Amino acid sequence: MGSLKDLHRRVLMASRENNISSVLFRNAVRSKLGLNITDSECLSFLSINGVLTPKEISRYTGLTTGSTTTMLDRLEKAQFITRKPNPNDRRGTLIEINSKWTETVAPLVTGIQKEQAELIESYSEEELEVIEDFLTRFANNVKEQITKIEQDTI
Amino acid sequence: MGSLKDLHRRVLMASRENNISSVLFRNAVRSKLGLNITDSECLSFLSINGVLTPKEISRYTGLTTGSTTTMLDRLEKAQFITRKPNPNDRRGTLIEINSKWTETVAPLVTGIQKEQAELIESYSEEELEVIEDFLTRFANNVKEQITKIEQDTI
DNA sequence: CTTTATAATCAAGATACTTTAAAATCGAGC
DNA sequence: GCTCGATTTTAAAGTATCTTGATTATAAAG
Repeated sequence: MGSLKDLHRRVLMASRENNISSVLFRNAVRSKLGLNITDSECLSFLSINGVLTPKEISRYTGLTTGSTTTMLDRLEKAQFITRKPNPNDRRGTLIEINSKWTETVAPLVTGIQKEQAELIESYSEEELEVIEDFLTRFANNVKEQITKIEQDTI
Repeated sequence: MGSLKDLHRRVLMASRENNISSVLFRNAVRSKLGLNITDSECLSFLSINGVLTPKEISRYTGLTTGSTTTMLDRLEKAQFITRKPNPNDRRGTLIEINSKWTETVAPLVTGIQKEQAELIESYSEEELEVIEDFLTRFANNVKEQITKIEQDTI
């Protein structure tokens, strides 16, 4: 019951629950706004990163580059994003998120932003260092595994 | 730079990076297996929960109940899932994941499972309690906000 | 300079999704 | 125990989105 193995299991479960709840949250927002799944996934990815290349977006959304172009056409037409030339690569484009998106989701996300800020403030500096260390390492492990999967000809 | 505010920001960023990397990981797996996005999202959700109702699946995937039925038809035909009658509600169905799925993804996920186990083992019991507490509260906050968004007539 | 690889786009065809409506069952109130 | 509104699942038709494959432009490598 209260064994160390059990604690290990609970940490893993809690991490998975976090991922699940983040998916459910994005769907709840999406549903309210009446957007389709991939469009809203793209926008929430952009809202975290600000600027991305179409290539990075297609990797995140899981779309082919062709579908990504079509999707970006839709989002550009709806004025949620702007295409800018990529100064580092004249083949490429940079996708910028517009303030229209921030304004659109604001009423749906201010609540959670406040809650998260309060939760974080309730921990000591030492605890937060541990938490940040864990989260960062966890994410880095996942990223390493991604490159392995993508490179390996499994 | 090393201020408390900055630490707060880093924790939040690390949490977001975790969500992003989990999406990228599922896409990398999906890509290797040649599955479509929603089918694989459904399967990975099921692989965590084991048994779910179609309603719960439609909520997670963001699909309408109609699309969910069609998707479950595909997955049943491919023998990844089994439909069973719901003993608690004779209107309903329960969706069970089959071992075929576990066997299919095994070569792609054993690596990360090992890495994650090792990472968790590298922390002390006290640290893990803090981490689990944070992850659980974080996920619960998100879930509360989801019900608010779904209920509110925003 | 030539070759090979990468980025983004476009068009045609295939696939998956939404909408709408119907059937089956459940739960509440009488 | 029955009736009625609500919930879950399914089905069919129409629409939207995705994939494939070809094209253009640029970058990187030999």
